[in-house]
Amino acid sequence: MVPSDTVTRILDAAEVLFAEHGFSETSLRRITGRAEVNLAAVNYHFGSKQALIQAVFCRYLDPFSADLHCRLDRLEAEEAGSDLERLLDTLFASVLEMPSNNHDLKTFMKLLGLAYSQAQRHLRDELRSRYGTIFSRFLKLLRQATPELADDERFWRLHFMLGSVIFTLSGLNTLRDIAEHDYHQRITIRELSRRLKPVALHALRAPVTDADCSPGSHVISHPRTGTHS
Amino acid sequence: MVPSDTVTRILDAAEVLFAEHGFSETSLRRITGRAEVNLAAVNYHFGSKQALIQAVFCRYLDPFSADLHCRLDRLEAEEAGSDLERLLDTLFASVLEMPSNNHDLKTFMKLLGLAYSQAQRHLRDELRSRYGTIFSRFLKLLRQATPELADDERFWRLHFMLGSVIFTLSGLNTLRDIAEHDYHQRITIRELSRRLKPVALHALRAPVTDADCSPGSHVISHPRTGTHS
Amino acid sequence: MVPSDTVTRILDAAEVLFAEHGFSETSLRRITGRAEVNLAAVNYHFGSKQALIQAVFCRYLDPFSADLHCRLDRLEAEEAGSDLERLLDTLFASVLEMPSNNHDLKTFMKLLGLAYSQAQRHLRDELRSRYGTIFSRFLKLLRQATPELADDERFWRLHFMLGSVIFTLSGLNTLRDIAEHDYHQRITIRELSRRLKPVALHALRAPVTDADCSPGSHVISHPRTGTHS
Amino acid sequence: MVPSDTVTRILDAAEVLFAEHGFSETSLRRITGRAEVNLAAVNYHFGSKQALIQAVFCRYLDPFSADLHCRLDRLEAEEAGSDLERLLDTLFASVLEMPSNNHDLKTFMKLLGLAYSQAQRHLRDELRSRYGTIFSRFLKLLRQATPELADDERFWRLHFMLGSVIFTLSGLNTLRDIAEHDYHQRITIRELSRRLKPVALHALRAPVTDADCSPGSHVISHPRTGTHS
DNA sequence: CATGAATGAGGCTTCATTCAT
DNA sequence: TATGAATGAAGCCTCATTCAT
Repeated sequence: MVPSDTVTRILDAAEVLFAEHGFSETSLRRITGRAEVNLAAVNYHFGSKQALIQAVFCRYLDPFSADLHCRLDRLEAEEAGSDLERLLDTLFASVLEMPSNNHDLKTFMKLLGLAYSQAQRHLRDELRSRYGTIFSRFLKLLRQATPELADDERFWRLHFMLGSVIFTLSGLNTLRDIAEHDYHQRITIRELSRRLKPVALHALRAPVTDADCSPGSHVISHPRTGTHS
Repeated sequence: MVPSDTVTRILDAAEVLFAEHGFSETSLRRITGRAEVNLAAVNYHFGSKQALIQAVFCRYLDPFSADLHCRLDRLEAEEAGSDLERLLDTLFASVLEMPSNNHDLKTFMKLLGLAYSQAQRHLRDELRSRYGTIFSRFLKLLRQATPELADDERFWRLHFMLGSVIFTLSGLNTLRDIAEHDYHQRITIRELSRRLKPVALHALRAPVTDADCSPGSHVISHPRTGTHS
Repeated sequence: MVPSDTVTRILDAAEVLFAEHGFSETSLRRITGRAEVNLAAVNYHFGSKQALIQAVFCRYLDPFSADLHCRLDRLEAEEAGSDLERLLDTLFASVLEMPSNNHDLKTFMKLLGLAYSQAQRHLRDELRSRYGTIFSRFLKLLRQATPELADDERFWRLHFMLGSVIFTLSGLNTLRDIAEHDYHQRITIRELSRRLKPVALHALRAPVTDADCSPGSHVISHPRTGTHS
Repeated sequence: MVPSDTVTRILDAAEVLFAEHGFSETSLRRITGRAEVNLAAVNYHFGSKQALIQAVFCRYLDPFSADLHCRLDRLEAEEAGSDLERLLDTLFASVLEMPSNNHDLKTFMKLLGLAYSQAQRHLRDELRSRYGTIFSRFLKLLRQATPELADDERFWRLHFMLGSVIFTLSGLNTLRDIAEHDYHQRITIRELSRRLKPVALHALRAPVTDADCSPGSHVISHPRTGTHS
């Protein structure tokens, strides 16, 4: 049951190389070379390259999914599931404090970005079927926390937010370089999540514009913000 | 000066196939096959696959860049450059009403998503050097429109927003399918932009949290958190 | 350690085809076709075409180098190292009686000619670094055998001689045809080496002209020359 | 009749590039690029790449052939045709003092080396048929100058000598680098020909060994040398 | 007379995968 | 269980050449 050393070495190498160069751009040769295992080992242990890709994700997401379930259990036990801010905090905490801390969060976020943008339908399908449960659970709590939003509006806003996270974190290296160059400031993922939280919070709470949004409708204020400051 | 028929056919085919399958996953053979031109034509007209990729982007972004410049000129002529909502409206309008409407916006957004997530450093470098001017101009106006934000904070928020746009639009097909299935509602890009606007507006205007906000922090008050620490 | 059958077949085919058509003019397709192995086998076993070229040379020169070392050992044991004629005899014998007599000397000489004339810098560098030792050893003995020559003079004469050998042997087919046609005489390599020896011997021992010897110079006396000066 | 500028430019570029990289390794694209003429110009003016190669040789060898004929005329007029040293001097002078001195001798010697070693049968055939006359004439004079040699022996010795010249000059850059590194001496072609002459002279005059030349037959001296020292 | 466009053939290399050992 | 050898497919690119203009 314990994954052999070979399997682990392959997964470690693949994780880094996939994140760095993309799936198609990373050959099995390179992976096995870095892992210092036989070229045929990937097909032997995983069956195919696609299966390896999925295994890389599962190794990360399985514990994450379990961890997030735990935290949501606790949140519900405290009957705080409908507090939007606590819900977001819980999510952020689970992402940031993943137990498998020998793995790089940035690396995995890059992989997640690739999974969405690259033509890896097989991967998205797998992820959806395997982690649909936890996603649905989170979405349900989010609905309780934002009862003022129509379901479809919430759906889109959640994905806006998801886009912010994945895009920013998956391109972190590039963006960090720019930021460092322009603002002389090296940012960590923790700091980034600190910056992201209020943005996500207010984005989700923004009032809905019921009609078109042609210029002139800029009377929108954001009442709830006042309570925080 | 006028691009030959062959050149146009190649660009058209490449645009669609790249968006659909990614850059590495799309072979020149397939592109030239779809374009019904000779395999060597790509190398003849563009020099390499990388140059073709860049050309696909430039064909779209050059007119866009020009159009946005025009609109920003008008905006400044009206002395409305520092109105955040008008500024966003201008950007949205430029994106949505691109003259070359024979090109699919969704397709291009997918390409943009790929450009950021895939390992195409050459492409990002090219885009940055070629469209840095218009980006800087927009950023300068955005600074006037959001004077309360520190430069670095604005930088990151802009990219949060960018992530929302690119992620949502580049995965539009998938997301639209889900939304249609769950909420029985077929969304258009126009509607999506209507939904996005208030979110972007409030995201940019969200108050800055001055200290760290890791779980347990006190800035944002949520009483029960105390029990965790 | 033992070269697989596939490796040997590739080397055999490459040796002949390279000698016959040159390096650039011989495609891997043709080599693998003649060797009746898979096209990818060359890259699998050798890594690249260049590496294959070098391997062809090494397969021949490694045993040759070892053999010549042996013979020079024996020569020095007999304290005959400084006898020019014995030294040349030793070299000739080593070249002519190479153990791997399943390989064609003529073929290899052609390859050697190509190595020098074609633009294969990588090959020359490799040969120099790999066989510099045996070359230096021979040169050292040659210095003892021709103490009357300045080092640089000896260097050039050695290469004159080398040119004679390589040029003649590498073009042997053509020249032999002409000779056969004109002088009705089919020559073997052994006979050729018999003809070459006195020429090499006297070329090396030729007196040095101390000044320039542009037309009309007087250093080398041959009666009729006097009528010119 | 006067070759157009385009033709000259192509020949100039081809001459240098062929010498530097070989025939197969030099593409028409590169030639026309360097010559700054249209890619199709080569096929337009010369018909094919092979024809261009031949044209490069003819542009050099035609005047050389004419010049050598002249010099041999004068030599015969002086009834000095059978003087070996004067014959060699004449040849050397013709080679060294070619009228078309805007062309590099070294460059051309490299080309000649390539012509012999590379698989350019078409070229060798062309050269033989076009310059066979002057070669025969020289050979006839050489026979008069070395009456003691059997025809076949002379034939081979002439080619030994030719090998020395072509090999040394065609690989001049490489050899010069070595010589410069080892003996701190930068040699010119003129100096090289000074070194070559006595070697050629004595090589041609070396006594014939009538039988085998196994070790032990080293009683051979070279009587004429004695008269020099 | 000269050229830009286009082409079919073929170049070397790399890929993921399979299989006998 | 694990691997070295081998393979068919396909990758991108460059070639010399042709042809309509």
